[in-house]
Amino acid sequence: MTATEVTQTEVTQRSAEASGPAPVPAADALVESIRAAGLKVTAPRLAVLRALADAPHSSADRLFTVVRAELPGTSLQAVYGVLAAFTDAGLARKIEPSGSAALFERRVGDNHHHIVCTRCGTVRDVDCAVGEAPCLTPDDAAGFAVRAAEVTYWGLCPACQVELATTRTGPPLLSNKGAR
Amino acid sequence: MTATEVTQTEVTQRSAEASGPAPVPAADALVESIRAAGLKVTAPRLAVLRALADAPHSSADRLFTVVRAELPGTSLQAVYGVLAAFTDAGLARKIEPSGSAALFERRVGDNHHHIVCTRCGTVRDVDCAVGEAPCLTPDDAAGFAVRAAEVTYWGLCPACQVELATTRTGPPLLSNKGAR
DNA sequence: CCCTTATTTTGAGCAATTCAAAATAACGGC
DNA sequence: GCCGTTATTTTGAATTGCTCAAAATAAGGG
Repeated sequence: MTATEVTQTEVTQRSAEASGPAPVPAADALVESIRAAGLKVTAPRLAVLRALADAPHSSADRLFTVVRAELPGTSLQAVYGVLAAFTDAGLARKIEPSGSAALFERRVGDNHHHIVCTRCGTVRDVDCAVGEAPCLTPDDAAGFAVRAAEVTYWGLCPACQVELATTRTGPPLLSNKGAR
Repeated sequence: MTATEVTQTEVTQRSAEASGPAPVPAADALVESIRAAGLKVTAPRLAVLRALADAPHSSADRLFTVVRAELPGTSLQAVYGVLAAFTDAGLARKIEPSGSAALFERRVGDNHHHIVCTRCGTVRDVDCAVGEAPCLTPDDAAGFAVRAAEVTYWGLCPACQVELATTRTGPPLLSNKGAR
């Protein structure tokens, strides 16, 4: 077997043989972050983390598809398990926009928000609008001890704006977001 | 049959016989609001609307339970249907806090937000923190045309703060909301 | 009072996620 | 470098929350 292959049992050794141009970008860094989180380094975890690095805001199902291409034996439940371990360990964050499956991202530890395209479902990060944590402090919290605030913006992504302006091709793909 | 009974077929007549102390508070007002929304007035709709008036932030299932007590023949699907009609007609609003079933409320037409207790799940209304629509305007929307913003606060309700301070009775009932 | 059309009932069906037991692999120590 | 302990993954199934569709029924205008 060549140096570019990674089997289930030797995945943890890769960091020891780092030499020449890395076949997989930053593999060691990914391994390290998993280990740093106090988790065992496994092939499925590495694959999920890499997929998440490539495509933030992915659903469990999407990650499953990507991971499968590289690691055919992986089960969907494994992906769910990995994601649960990651979110527990603070390696990943789970977001749950209304009306769609949960999405995951590696960007953790800062308080950023998301904007979701009501037509195609695309998600982008949005830094907290008003400085530090503005929307985090409601005037009247009714006696609640506020721990976190979550903001979701809904709108049209640039691409969908163009498409809608151009073609008269029916209504939004995602509806039910007509909030004012 | 007495004047306090409401059958499926004569529910629409009640507004005509309003006299003396109303057995059901504001029944006529509820009927009127349904009709004003362009919907036919039916017993299930009236019951759901009343239940929603009594207990805002109720799930479909909870409403179903309440409605059933008064209208035993009602099906869960009917409740879903009523709620869909209400939200479409602008009579009700649907909110979907991460990790729980959708909740409904009658308060529509203003942009208010919600605070959810991470321990017991209680929901309270929160007026928009910064005046008109502050959190609604992200600095950088990445080219998106923002149509709406949704804010959810997470924290501990007064009761749960007390309980946690008093008894050392284990961890939160709802977890996974450890966002910072 | 009847007719048309909206609503509800009845009965399935589905997607996303979770649960549980058995098999397997990671990794610290010997 | 091999072993045992413990975490992880596989395998298989169940659950929750919600939607779909056809047939039965009721609201409200004429």
